[in-house]
Amino acid sequence: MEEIVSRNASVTIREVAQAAGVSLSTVSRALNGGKNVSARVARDVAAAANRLGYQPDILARSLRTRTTGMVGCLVSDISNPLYAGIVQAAERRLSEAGYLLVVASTANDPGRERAAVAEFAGRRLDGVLVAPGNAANDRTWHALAAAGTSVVILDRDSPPIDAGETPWPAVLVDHREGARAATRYLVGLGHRRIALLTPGGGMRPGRERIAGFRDALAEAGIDPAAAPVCIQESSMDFAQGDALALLGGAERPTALIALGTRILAGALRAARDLGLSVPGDLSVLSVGDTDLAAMHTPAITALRWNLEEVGRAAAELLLQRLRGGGPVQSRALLPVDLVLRQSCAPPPVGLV
Amino acid sequence: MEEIVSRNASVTIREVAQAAGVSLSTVSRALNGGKNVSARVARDVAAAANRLGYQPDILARSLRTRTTGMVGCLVSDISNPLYAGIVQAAERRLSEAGYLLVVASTANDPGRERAAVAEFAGRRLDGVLVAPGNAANDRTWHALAAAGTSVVILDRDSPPIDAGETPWPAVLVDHREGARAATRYLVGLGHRRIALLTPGGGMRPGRERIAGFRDALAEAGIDPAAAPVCIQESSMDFAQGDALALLGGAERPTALIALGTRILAGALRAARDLGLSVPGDLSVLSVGDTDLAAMHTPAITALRWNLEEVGRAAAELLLQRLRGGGPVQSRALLPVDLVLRQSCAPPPVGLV
DNA sequence: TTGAAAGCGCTAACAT
DNA sequence: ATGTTAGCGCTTTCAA
Repeated sequence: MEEIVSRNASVTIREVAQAAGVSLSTVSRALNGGKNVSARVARDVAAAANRLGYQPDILARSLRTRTTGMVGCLVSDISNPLYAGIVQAAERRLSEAGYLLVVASTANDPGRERAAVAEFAGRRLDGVLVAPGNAANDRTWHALAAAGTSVVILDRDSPPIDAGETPWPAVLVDHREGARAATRYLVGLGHRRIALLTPGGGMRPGRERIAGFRDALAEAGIDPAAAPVCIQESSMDFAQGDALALLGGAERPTALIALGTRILAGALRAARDLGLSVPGDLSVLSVGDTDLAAMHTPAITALRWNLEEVGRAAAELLLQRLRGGGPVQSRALLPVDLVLRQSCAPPPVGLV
Repeated sequence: MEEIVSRNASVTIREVAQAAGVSLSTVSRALNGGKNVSARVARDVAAAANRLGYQPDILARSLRTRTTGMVGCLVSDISNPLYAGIVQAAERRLSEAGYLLVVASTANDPGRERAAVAEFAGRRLDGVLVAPGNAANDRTWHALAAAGTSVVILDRDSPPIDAGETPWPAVLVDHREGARAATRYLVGLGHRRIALLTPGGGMRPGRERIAGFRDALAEAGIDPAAAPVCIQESSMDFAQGDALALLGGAERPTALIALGTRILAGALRAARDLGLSVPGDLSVLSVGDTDLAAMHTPAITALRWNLEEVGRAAAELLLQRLRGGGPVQSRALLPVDLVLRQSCAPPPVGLV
């Protein structure tokens, strides 16, 4: 085995050609595919390239091929653990395949979202993993379509498409079924006044969760009015205030489903401030299994889905597209599990 | 025939030149710097470019200029909230400055770390934000040095440098002072048997924290043997087992400093399993202020530093380098705050 | 199977 | 102030 002396980025393909005593284009062929190259030449070229520590210039190649080997990831907030886990897994899979992952965190700002798409397009990224953060994301979808890159949607509703067009592949999490299972579980414990605290129901995943929640209520013949859906910003303080109002009322819910860490935190604080014990006075269920849910006392029963799988599946779907050929899968639906812990119990007697 | 108004990436500078009735190079000059271009020509060119929806081809430009407008970020785990917050802030600042952020998450694998550096170098990223995850990172430093890009270190010890070389800029968090303050606080409450649970002390930040811990003990004249430092992997199960052993012993510590969410979680679980009340029987202090620390009952007193500031400062340091000229700051030291909550109290009588 | 030549779209040195 | 020209390093026809 030949020892690579030192990776020298400034060695050009021309120098390798000279060293191997063949033409520049032969080196290119030998090093890529290797099609239409005699075995001996292939070996000589490889040896020369190795000896000189040749590294192809990716910029020059990109200029020629119009592909960059880079993939963008557009999310509203990478520091949100729910996204961070996805990005992490996607990066891992993509880097295995030789792609670089570029991230853009847009803080739900539609302007920044479109700017990021434009930036991605201008840089000719080969593909994009995208989870628009704002409900009014039509313009983001348009920008994406105009960019003409391969797109994989991360747990968002797909945009309407024109006739004849194929929809973008998407990795979806079955939040509806998850919310249904969670609600059924609470109903099964005897709860009839269940509240859902969600940061917004305009789009997936919020909309799906609300639908699943209502599915389960309808199944149980429960009056939706007895089961309020509180839609609010995801700020903890706001959640806490809202939860206080909700739990302080006369006909307070006996169970509460909280979406996300911030809202869960706010709700738990509110319960504590009101002197409500969990699960004695109030059952609490978290949508999203975070450290807080797992480690709280009592440990919080939670809906969990596999973030790593979301990221990996998204990367896989995109890679299928990028490599072209072969059967193209266009949709992955991942399950949600209900992790039973100690935060849910039958409602207090007299309040049923 | 009327020209296309929408952004058309395939419009070349040559076509703009034709439309504006000037030469190709004049367009280049007019659109960049604008130096040595008459006002009228500048206006005409801008108008033509605008009308045609000209977008410069960044790939071609990169090939020429050997700069890419991209910055890499190398960390062991983006899904770790402590890194995610930094990445988020860095991305924000860098994207403002027109740079794209490429991430590589290397899971503490030295091989992947070097592969990522090689990849960054091969792609000619203009700079790198780096926090090597393994203690044996000499080869990572070498690879980085060989790559020849601008480097900013994220809260890690700087590598030794050859005489005459200028060290890489670094953003450091003052963990030593933080740990010292935390330990002093516990000592002040009357604790003398204080344990430090850390995921590793071979490098920054662990080493600094241990140093600060010992500083404070020495100040107080406490026998270090009474204050064990447990070094372990950051797995929760392991932390829990270790914490169980530690807390189950005869001379158990009356206070415990836990580094990171996983270890905090393990420690809290262990305390619960042993029937130790916090803070009645055991004071607990968290290094790193997470949702879990803030929302646990009782809320956990914690050391906190500003992740956003770390990311922003790192981006700023790098941008200074990339833009060149001007005074170059080479080091930022950010403070650590002690957030007082309810998890620390004087030790139980009889155990002091 | 191999080589010569033509660019990809841009910037920058040089000439005017 | 503007135009001409020569590449950046590579892939890819097209000939041989």
